[in-house]
Amino acid sequence: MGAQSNSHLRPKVAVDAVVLSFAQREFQTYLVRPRAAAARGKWACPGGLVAVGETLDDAARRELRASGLANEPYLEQLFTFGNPSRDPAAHVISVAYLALVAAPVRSSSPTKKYFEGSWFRVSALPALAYDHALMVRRGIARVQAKLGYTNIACNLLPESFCFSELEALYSGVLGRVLDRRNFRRRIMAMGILRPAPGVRRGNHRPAQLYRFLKRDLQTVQIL
Amino acid sequence: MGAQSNSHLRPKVAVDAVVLSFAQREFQTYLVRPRAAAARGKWACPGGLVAVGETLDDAARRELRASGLANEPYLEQLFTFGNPSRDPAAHVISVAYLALVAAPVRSSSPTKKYFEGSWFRVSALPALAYDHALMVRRGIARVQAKLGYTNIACNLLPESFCFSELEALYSGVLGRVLDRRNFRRRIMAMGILRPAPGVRRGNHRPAQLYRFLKRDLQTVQIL
DNA sequence: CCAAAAGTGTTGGCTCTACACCCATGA
DNA sequence: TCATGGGTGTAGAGCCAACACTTTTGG
Repeated sequence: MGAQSNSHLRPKVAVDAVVLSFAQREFQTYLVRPRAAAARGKWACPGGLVAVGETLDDAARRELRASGLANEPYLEQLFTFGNPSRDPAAHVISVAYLALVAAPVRSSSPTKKYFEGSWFRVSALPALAYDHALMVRRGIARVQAKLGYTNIACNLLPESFCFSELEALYSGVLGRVLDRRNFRRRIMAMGILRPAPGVRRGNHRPAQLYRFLKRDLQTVQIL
Repeated sequence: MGAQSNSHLRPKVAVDAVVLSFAQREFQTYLVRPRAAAARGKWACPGGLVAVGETLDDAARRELRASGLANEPYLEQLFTFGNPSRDPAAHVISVAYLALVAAPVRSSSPTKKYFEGSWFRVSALPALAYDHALMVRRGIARVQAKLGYTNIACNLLPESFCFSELEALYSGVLGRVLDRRNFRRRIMAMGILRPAPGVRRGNHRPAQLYRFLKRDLQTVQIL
């Protein structure tokens, strides 16, 4: 058939997701160990080929479900990697997604597609297949930038959180300590948080919980 | 791996370029009228299918050359559009590029691929094929945002320009008048311009020319 | 009672905005 | 000489960064 005879001359399209969370003062990323030969022995971002008739977002969500990740993440398109040599086996163009989850947990089972999935500190990544190290770096850069001018932080925190948790996120990402009073005043002045019922307890004075007023992405000058 | 064996079931990949310039206090975009049946009778952003072995950037540059555009533009990836219904004829995933040129001029000849190419004010666009109206809007939004925190303006201006031209760009994009003295002081304080030889003449006092110190993209807080 | 984190105000410096007049040229 | 845009300084307001002590709980 004609379509098939020249279709090998066209690049294929995949989606890959850079899955990030923030814990222990650092970004964590979720990686999988594919059974496919091309990436054997290395770790990779969850991903796979796009099917005809499917949107890119749907493909990304489908692949994330198949990767053993627990909860529905926040998703946004990151960048499309099209270097023909990024996969030595074939020309595969990959639409990378950024996926943010509130806490680095993983669902129970490995799948048919992967040997296993696991979280890694981004400062200590294993060997990554393809150009996935590049992808992860770009994903982190995107989040760092967006923390400064959007409410994207709400996708990296549990639904309610205390002020020190929010501050730890910003302080960790910026790599410098923030003045607690100035930070609180600034965030409060923007009116993007509202107090939530309950307190966070510990060996110390209980902390008021808060949640984001709106959880959909909006631009607000934070830093 | 069903998708892999039935290769005719895979989406195709194209690149499209949102070509923007700034003139007469407004963005202008370069559009073409394709000979291809799918877009017959409408205008479109220049673009076409990606070949195996070619990078996305190369594909975009190749398509721009084929579109009758005069000079080498600044290029950056914009967004990848993958909605399966964006092209009723087939599932074509399009990697959109943003292309900026200093002045809206077009090369002489129409090509085999297009009937013609022409510049339009973005406030008065003709009917656009596919989802290209969306693309153009997103391209403009990107430039507007980046004008505020990068030196991207250097790709929308001639190599040397006088202060009022820079100011007209910002003022036009922001949709409000800027205080000339404050604007000049602010830009000068950033040290991203240097005086260029020569002056801009007119029915008035001659204006000192300037050029950007560095023309590669760098982030600087401008607004 | 001790440790550990939560919560809270003020001030000085700096930055930003608002604002008006003279200058150099071409016609 | 007139019209047109080019070029320049200052002062008041508002914002931001720096700074330390008291509170509440668990152990």
